[in-house]
Parts: sequence; C-alpha cells; structure tokens
Amino acid sequence: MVRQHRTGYILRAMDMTRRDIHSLDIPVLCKSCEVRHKGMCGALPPEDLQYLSRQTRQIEQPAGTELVGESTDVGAYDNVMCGVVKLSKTLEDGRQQIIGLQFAPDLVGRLYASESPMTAEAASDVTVCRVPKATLERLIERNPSLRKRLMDQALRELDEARDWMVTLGRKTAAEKVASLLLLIATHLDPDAPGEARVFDLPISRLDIADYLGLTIETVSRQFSRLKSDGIITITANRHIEIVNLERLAKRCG
Amino acid sequence: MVRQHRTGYILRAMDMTRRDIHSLDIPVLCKSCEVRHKGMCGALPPEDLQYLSRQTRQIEQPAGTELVGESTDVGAYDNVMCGVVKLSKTLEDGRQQIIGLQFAPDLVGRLYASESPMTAEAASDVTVCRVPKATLERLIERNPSLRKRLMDQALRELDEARDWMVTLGRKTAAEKVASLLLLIATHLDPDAPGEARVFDLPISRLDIADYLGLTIETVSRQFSRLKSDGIITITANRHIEIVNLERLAKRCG
DNA sequence: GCGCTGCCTTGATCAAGATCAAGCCGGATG
DNA sequence: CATCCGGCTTGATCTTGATCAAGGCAGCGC
Repeated sequence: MVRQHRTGYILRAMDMTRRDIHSLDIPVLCKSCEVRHKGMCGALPPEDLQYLSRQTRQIEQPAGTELVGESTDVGAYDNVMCGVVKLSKTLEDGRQQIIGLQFAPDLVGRLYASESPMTAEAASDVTVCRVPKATLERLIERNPSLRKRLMDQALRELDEARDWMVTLGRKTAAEKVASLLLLIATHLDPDAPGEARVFDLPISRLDIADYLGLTIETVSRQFSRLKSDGIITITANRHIEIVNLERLAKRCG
Repeated sequence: MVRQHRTGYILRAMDMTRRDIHSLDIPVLCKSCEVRHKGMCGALPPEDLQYLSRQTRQIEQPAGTELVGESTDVGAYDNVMCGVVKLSKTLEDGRQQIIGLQFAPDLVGRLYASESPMTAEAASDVTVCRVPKATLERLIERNPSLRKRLMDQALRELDEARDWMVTLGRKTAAEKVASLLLLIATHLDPDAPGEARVFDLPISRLDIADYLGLTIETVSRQFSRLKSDGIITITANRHIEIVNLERLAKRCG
C-alpha cells in the first residue's frame, strides 16, 4: 500500500520545484516517497543531495523483518518512508519491551555507535531509504543543517522516551491503552495536523502489549471496554475510529 | 560535604596544567569542582573558557531545591558538579515519575527548548555551575567539540532512558530495586571505574519509588529482603554496602 | 526529659493485572 | 468443503504489588 503524500509545502520549504527533484537522477522506486526522504535531509545543497541519492537504496520490507539486531554491527541507517518501525529490547528470559516507534520521516539507527543498543524491526510493511553509515556521517560532518536536524531528532526522541516512562511507570492499563491510541493517531500521518479520527492500527496486539508493559489479554480487555463505552469503534481487528476524542484524551491520566 | 576528585588525568586530557586553570580568573567557590566543570566543556580554546568562566556562577543548592519547573522558561543550564539532580514529571492528579537522574558532570536542561518539558530538582545537596542559556548556545555555535559532547550526552541519555523503559515495563519489583542499586553504584563516582561497593544512597525512598514506578512500602520491603538474603547491608537508612555483587546483578532480570 | 516531625519499616487486606484455559474468527491450504 | 493456524477475545483464578494502618527511630526544639 502506497500512501498519498501532500508534498507541496515540503518543496516550498526546500526552495525546490518538483522538476529539480526529478532532475537529480535519484534511484528511488516509490515516487510518492522520494520527496519525504529529502525532506528528512533538510536543506542539503544540491551536490550533497546528489551524493546522498547515489548512495541510497530504497527498500520495501514486509512486517516482521529485522532491520538491525540488538548488539549487532550497524552498517547503515534507515530513513523511514512509509510504515512503522518498532525498537525493542529483550531480557535474557525473553521478556520484551518496545522502547519506541518510528514513523516517517524518522531516521532509524543509533548515531556514532558501532553496535546497535536495540533491535529495530518492521512493525508493519515499511519502505525505507538505506544510507550507508559512512555516507551519512560524512554529510553530517560538513552540513550544519543536517547536524541540527539529527540533534533535534535525538532530543525529540529523548522527550518522547521520557514521556513514555511516565506512561509505563505510573499509568493504569486503561490509561496506557488510551495514551497509545492518541500517540498513534497523532503520529500516523505526518502531513496532517492534529489527530486522525479514523486509521488502521499499524501494530499487532502483542506489540501494543510490549510497548505498554502489559499482556495481550489486558490490552484486549481494554479495547473491549473502550468499545463498549462508545469511545471507539473497531472493525476487522485493526481499523479504529475514535468516536469521542475528548473522552479518550481524558482517559490518558 | 565536598567530595575529593582525582583531577590529574583530566588536566592531561585537556593539555593544561593546574596553573593554567587557576590563571583563568574563574569565580568558583569549590576548588575541587572547577576542573570538572571544564572537563564537561571539553577542549574549549582558552578564550572561550575565559568567556564561559566569566558568565558562570557556582551555586550550592540544598536537597529539595527546584532548579527548573515543568513548563517554565529556562534561562540557564546547570552543570552538575557534586550531588544528584532528579528529573521528573507529574500527572495532573499528582502521580509522579522520575524520568532520569543526573550526576556530575552532566548538563541539566533541555537544549533548544524555551520551556522545560520536566522538573529538575536537587535530590541531594548539589553544587552546580550555572551557565546562561545564551552563553552556552553561543559557545555551541562556534565550538564543534562542545557540540559533539552535547550530542553525545543527548544520545547517552536516550540510551539510558530506553534501558530504563525496560526496567519500568517488564521487571518485577525485586529486579527494579536491584537495577537501581547497580545504577547508582556505577554512576556515583565518575572518577572511579566499575561499581562502588560501599556508598550512601543519594536519594530518599520516595524518590526511589518514583523512579521505579513503585510505592515506598514495596521499595522498603525489597530492601529488607535484599538485606535478609545477605546481598546488601544497610546502616543508618542510607548507607549501603553491596556484600554480594554477583547475586545482586543476577537479580536485575 | 518530652513530645514532635519526617522518614522508614512492617503487617493485614485488597485489587489490578497476570496467568491459565477455552473458544472465536478470518484467511490460507489441501 | 473441511481443516488448520495465527491473532484476537473472553472467562476463571491467582499473584504481585497497592493500599490502609500502625509503629519504630533519629533529630530537633522546648
């Protein structure tokens, strides 16, 4: 499934026309996604953009593919184009915790570390642009705006991780599930402001449980309660409509 | 209480002598701390170091002092010299979660944000060097090594936050308490490699509970169990000796 | 000395969420 | 079509940690 993107304002922000983009001889497959990739890399000058494009491969990964394993060497960064990537850690006895979800246009991969401190896995079908480690680091070196952008992503992820620590440590199961629904509603479509009211859950119940520090049974029961309380509707297991956004937000603690 | 610091290797790393440091006319009060402040700021050239020193005030804060409030404007960053600063968030109904502890020589304060996303509070008596926001940002602007250092701190804090999410989401109370003891043992003395075996807990039982997402009663019971199992000894409520480090580590899950 | 306060511990009981178990549903496969 | 399988839901029961309650202990002011 290829999602539609509204790209006009990104082009304007970059002071480029669509023709400029296409003239760069970029080996991308997914036309609707290519602009986002460059959006991520911000105001790179044309020569850097060309260099980046030559080094980049766009890859479609089915749900469940492991992008980077915990404690394995990282050879490349993945720029998320469509879909959701989950970051997780596993204790020795198999208990798993998802420690972050990444949406377009996040960059997957721990900068400046030779070993990934966590597993990155496609939670839904995803499309990524894969940039070799050396390429990106070289671009960072000579490109202040890219550097700033990555610093901003790191700080934003830190804020999000700390927000989620409150959810994990202090919220009830009902509040956790409500918080997750709002999180997904706000992140799913980066082009739309505010929360989506209708969307498909990009991740399984097990992933939700692992993100919230709960069991799938508890997650399922909380969904059922939200449904019977008339706050959401669920069809085909994954398709959510938020009927009463206000009451959902109130349940977030 | 002023802790003793071994400073020789820091000076060597900076290619400076103690005389160089003292010649800079730095308005610091705590002689044993000033070197650490510069350690944080890395290889700043002498003129930047002088500029920084002129703009900096060293402050002693008793335990409980609020350094920055949640959602308040931030006018300055605090460089931790001695003691422990806790970062926390509070839900509307008062539930609190500590989302990070900062030890020397961490820099307290969210870069590039006008409003602090969290509360920063002295968990123990602390000494900080307070740097005005504009000063630090100006130094970052023209100083690649400082920039890199702050990026590294942000990424390290992100790693730590994500590690802690596993603790919050998936560990039992016993594992949480064991993990905390190890965390404190490894962070308390930044000059010593490995874990301290004997130390004073720098934070109260309530703070521990708020960091672990537990209640004080549960924390207290877990301490009692570690004691009766012969893994630690506790005297005067705060003074800890780790008798059996291996078994403690095994309890971390 | 006495009582007060803040911080911590311990015990009894309760409830949220985990665990165990069964069954449902939709899609794939023969 | 029947069967299977993975993902999800629902119910019954159990366990962990929360809650409620009481008391210990060190420091401090009178």
